[in-house]
Amino acid sequence: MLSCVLRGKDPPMTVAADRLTEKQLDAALKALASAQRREIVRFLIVRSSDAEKSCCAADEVCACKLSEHLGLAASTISHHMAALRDAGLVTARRDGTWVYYTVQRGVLAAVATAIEGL
Amino acid sequence: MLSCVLRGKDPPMTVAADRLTEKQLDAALKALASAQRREIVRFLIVRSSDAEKSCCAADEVCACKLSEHLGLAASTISHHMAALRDAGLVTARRDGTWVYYTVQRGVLAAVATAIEGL
DNA sequence: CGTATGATTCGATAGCTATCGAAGTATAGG
DNA sequence: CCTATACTTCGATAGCTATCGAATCATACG
Repeated sequence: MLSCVLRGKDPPMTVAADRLTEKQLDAALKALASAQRREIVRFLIVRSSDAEKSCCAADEVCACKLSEHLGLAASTISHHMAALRDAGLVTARRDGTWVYYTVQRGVLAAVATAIEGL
Repeated sequence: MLSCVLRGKDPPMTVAADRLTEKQLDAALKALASAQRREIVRFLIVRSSDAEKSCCAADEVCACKLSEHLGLAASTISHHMAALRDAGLVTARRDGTWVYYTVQRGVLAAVATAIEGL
């Protein structure tokens, strides 16, 4: 069975990627209304383009790298990632002791569309 | 001279409408990360399309209508409008004792673009 | 099994946000 | 000038958020 990382207590919003509910939009905007979390999203996007192999799979970044990059405690990163995950903006995959995150660009695009179509 | 409504203490972000600074994006996303304020923006957009004449000019809505629509105290509405105004998402115009608000669609579009281009 | 490592959860604290009612300000009009 | 109206600012309070360190959990590997 998949680790606890992958199930939120508020079930981790399976987003249809083209049309967001008000609840999903609210979660996503709250998640993005934080400079730290936007920096996380940017970092994930840049690193996934780099396909850096040293620590992570091709299109993924592990939590430890985020902690290092932002200079925040691991527990704080975990908190931010839960917010992004619950909003459907990232997905998490566990491989051994590491957890790799991937940005869901479709959801990001859906948020943009929702704002433009307010 | 224009009334105090029109000058924030954080100068009310004159937004270039095509490219947002990080500070502007932060203010805009914080402003939109509230269901009440999104409802305000939607109401302003709908009403401006309606060109309702009873209280407001063609493309504007006065604060009293917002207070009535959302069922919030006038002071709370004022607080929310300050957040939207400081983010550049709406502009305010005083006419007598009334203050009329107008959504800045270009800024809304710029926020959408910024999210998509994170 | 014991230990090491990476991530999450817990408990605490400081700071921010939403909300209200009351007081203050701006404007119109008797 | 006095009053009424619409809005803003102030002061207070309750609730939420970010952050940390400590404790716990999950996994890998001697």
